[in-house]
Amino acid sequence: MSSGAIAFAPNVTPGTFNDPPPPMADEPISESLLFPTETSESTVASPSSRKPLHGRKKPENYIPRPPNAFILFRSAFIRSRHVSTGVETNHSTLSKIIGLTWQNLPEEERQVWHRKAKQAEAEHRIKFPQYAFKPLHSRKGGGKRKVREVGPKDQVRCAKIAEFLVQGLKGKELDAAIEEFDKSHIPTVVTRFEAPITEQSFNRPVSAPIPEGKKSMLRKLRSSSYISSRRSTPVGNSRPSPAPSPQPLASSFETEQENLLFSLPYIGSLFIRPDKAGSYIREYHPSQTQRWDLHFMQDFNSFAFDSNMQASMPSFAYDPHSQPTLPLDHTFSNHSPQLNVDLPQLHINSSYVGSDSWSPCHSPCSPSTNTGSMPATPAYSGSPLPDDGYANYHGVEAPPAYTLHHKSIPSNITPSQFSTYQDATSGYNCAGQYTDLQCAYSTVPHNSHNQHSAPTDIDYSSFMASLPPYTL
DNA sequence: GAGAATGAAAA
DNA sequence: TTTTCATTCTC
Repeated sequence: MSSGAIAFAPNVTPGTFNDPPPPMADEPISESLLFPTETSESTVASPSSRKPLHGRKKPENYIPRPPNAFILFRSAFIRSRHVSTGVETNHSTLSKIIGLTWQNLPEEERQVWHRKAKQAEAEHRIKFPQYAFKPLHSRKGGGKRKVREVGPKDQVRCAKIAEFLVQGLKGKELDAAIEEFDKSHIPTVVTRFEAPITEQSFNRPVSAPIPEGKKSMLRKLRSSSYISSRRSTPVGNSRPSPAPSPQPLASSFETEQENLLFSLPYIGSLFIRPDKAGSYIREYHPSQTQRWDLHFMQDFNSFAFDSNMQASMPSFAYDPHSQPTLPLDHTFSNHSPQLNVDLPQLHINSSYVGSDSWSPCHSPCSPSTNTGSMPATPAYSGSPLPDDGYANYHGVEAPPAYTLHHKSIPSNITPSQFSTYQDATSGYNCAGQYTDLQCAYSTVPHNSHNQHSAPTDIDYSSFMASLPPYTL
């Protein structure tokens, strides 16, 4: 499809091509409010209208597939130049931004594009009734599978751009907002981490003195690094270049806070917290009361909480526990006390578990690291657990499209029980599975069509098998 | 040609 | 379940 001129297929005229096809005649396509298409353009490319793409050899009368909703959205987005070249020019990065924008788009807005896609499909059927999608499943080179390795291209910045876009900022306004953001934004760096932090070493109130053991661990964490034996190259690839050699952790640990790793003003914080299974990371968003956006989640794919840990993380910017210096709204302050409590006996892994089961690991992982016996878990105290967030265990990743909502686990949930409850704050159904060693729970995605869908079971054994070794 | 995104459809 | 291919354009 041409990015500028509008071309019409021989059997489609400018006066008729945009009419809904007969079956949909009663359902005119409403226009996206956030990202309206500025020009009418057929969504169905024809052999004659297609721009000869660079380097792509296709037969003269090749019939392309009808575009799906996202592809239509992306095309319109690019055409409209919502993101100026001053903000981003790289189309891979733009795809990330548009993908994040798409995920954050209100459901009704997304439905607009799904309807457009349906219309495009109908047009396509009329135009090419003989067409059938015939993918070539035997690629040259032995059909080497393309692994979707998510290299963080400054995920935070992409997420911020997407956030601004969904807020309605585009063009010059977006330019200004991003320019302002870039002033304070510290781009992603690659930092290597120490082995998992154990619960024992961290399980104390923030106000309590730091035990010598923990001090030494913090010192160790600050000064040491791990070199992955599994990955030959650093995970990150954004500005600046990935660290070629071990680096000390960012200065956040200088604060000796027990679990803060990094935080960014107005963006959020990343915490590493001990768990019976090792450690987990959660992201904290000061600007949103109940939403726990997954802006970092794709970066988290590169996490591996075992002895071969590597990560790409935003750099430290401030310490949210130091109240006087907090450049934050009350939302964050309201949450802070929750962090200043003893870590619970039994921690919650709040990974979104997907609609079927725990997702398998995309990136290299070592399920064999957990073959030893697991330690016994202390009895569940029964008190509400203090915090929220989500985990991304090694081998268990949460889909970036979803958001967790709950504040705490209700106290009426007992171990070894699969329970459901409705979160009082969000109203969404939540599900939990509790066992003698671990607990995990999920919520239905906030953008789910069916907010009351039945929670699904968790593949406990594969989840456990994916965890790093537990050491105390 | 790869890479980025999501989603429909075939294998 | 896995793979391809729809769009776009830079590297």
